[in-house]
Amino acid sequence: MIRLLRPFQNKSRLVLHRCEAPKTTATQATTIPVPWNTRLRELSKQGHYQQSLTVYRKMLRSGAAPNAFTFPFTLKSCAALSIPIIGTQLHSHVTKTGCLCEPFVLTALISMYAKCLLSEDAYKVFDENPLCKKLTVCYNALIAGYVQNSNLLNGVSLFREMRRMGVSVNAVTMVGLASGCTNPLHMSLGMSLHCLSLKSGFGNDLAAENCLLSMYVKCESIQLARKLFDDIPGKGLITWNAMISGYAQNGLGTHALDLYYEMESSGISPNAVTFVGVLSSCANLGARRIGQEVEQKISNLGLGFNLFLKNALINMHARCGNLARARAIFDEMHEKSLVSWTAIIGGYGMHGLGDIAVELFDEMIRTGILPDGPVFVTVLSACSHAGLTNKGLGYFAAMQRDYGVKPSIEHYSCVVDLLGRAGRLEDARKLIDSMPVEPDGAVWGALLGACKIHKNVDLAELAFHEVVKLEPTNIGYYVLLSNMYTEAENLSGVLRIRLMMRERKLKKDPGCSYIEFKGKIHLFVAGDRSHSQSDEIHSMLSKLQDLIKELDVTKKYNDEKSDRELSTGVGVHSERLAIAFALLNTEIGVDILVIKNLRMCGDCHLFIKMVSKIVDRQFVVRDATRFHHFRGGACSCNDYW
DNA sequence: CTAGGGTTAG
Repeated sequence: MIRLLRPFQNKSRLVLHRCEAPKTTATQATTIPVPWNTRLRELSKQGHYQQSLTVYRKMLRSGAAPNAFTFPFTLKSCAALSIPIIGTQLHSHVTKTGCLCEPFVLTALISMYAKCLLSEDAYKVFDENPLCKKLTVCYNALIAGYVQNSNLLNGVSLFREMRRMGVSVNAVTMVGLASGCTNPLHMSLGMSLHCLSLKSGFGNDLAAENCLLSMYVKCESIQLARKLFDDIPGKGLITWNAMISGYAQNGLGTHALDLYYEMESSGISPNAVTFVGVLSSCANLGARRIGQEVEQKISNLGLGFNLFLKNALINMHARCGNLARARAIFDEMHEKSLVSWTAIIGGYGMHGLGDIAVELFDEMIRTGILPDGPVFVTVLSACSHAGLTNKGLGYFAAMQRDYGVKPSIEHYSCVVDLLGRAGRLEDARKLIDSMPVEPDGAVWGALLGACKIHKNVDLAELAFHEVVKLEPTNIGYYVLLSNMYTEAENLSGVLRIRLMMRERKLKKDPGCSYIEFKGKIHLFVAGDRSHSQSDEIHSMLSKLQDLIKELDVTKKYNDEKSDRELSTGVGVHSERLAIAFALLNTEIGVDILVIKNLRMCGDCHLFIKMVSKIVDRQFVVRDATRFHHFRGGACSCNDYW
């Protein structure tokens, strides 16, 4: 035994950091490892990985010999901390102690290499130990390893091999593969795994069910996810969380909130993960009060320290118009991640406060945080909204040169937007021509949007031609060009677009507006009469209409058109219905109104401005791109008038 | 060996 432990004890001193002076004597060198293993298991369970490695060092120094019950825990720590250097050392300790014939040690080794992104080494362990090829757990570890290193193909071929060799497949095998189905292209594989799991009776395994549920979510097949969710008899916390965040990630905020309330009434207590999904939905919906209630609840439950939750709260407050609260949370954080910075920078960008967004970005760099792709998207968009064209171009040039972040298609579309809004349409077009990647719909769409602002019909036609090739069913582009033709009084153009839309069977995706009241989202589409207070809303609107006529001395507001819409009830703008609803129901204060799929038009802007003056009330409106503030008597936003 | 989480333009 003594002979066994000496050789690697010395080696370990070289790499396993600093060692305290050994307290043990030679006679203690034969100490049995049991108490050490118990301690290591405890630490591993509690997630104290760093400590468990320290204990392992102490164990070696004390002279206790590690055995097959030691290595799974230490290897797991290396995997969790991603320290391949110590992992490799442990591998040699395993070999020297003759533990390579233990299934648990082999799986831990394979998994350690995989989690350290060394799938080659993981495969070597598997390949060099004939025992592995007989064991389900080893196949599982290697399959999961490949999948985690985004090599789904290798995972699948190993899966085929194990079936060919007659190695039995279990629920863990299935989970390993299903967790790699991360986009719609993987859907058919995911569904055949679902079939396999039904046939093999893994249906009773909650982890397998949850994994399949999140597979459907990631494949953007939210209906199938819901169907599976409904069919799971013993839903656990993770099941609920997977479904709630599934709705949140797919932009179905109302569904997420409904399910959250259902979860609460069914007696399951939410945890931090639940609230992350709920807050993300509140952010997308602009559901300010629900968000505030959730924030209160988080602090009551003592979850306020969670970094994920703080970032979600920053995002929620910023997107619900409460930038001050978002900033306060951000400033109070003692540990800020790149995501925290991205959320707050995006918040300022959205509110048109590009100067502050840029200041924050520079401060982030000074703090020593390395920027990534998403934060550049955010800061470029902030520059674009605030008209900081040159600042934005500076960042675009610096991102690869100074930070090694390769511009992706999203960055190009931001810069096209940046140049386009500044009126530099030719530069934007040249940038598209010089892009190293094929432009996508968003890039041409950004150019098209810029053409609309600067009324350049010729270039718009070119951009439209390109964008429609790439996204033939995206209705927004047809509407955009059609509106440009209307503005330019080009009737034949309008008819041509309408014909195209009819031929392609595209129905107008109705924009909608909604407002949160008493914890519920009240949604309106144009001409909507389905709301229970519809009559009151319409009489409120005609009262407002009359008042506006008196106030609007310059006759900028098209009251004829609005009168016609009001009298027929056809086509009354959704935001007007929402505003009238707000006046009927909510107490005096700031209301946040969200407009989806639409950008606020001039008429709409003027209407809300007038109403906010008439009733001397603040409104915060968030449309497809940004915030608009209406502060009662004085309107701060002069974008249109 | 296995299941759920924050940020990303138009």
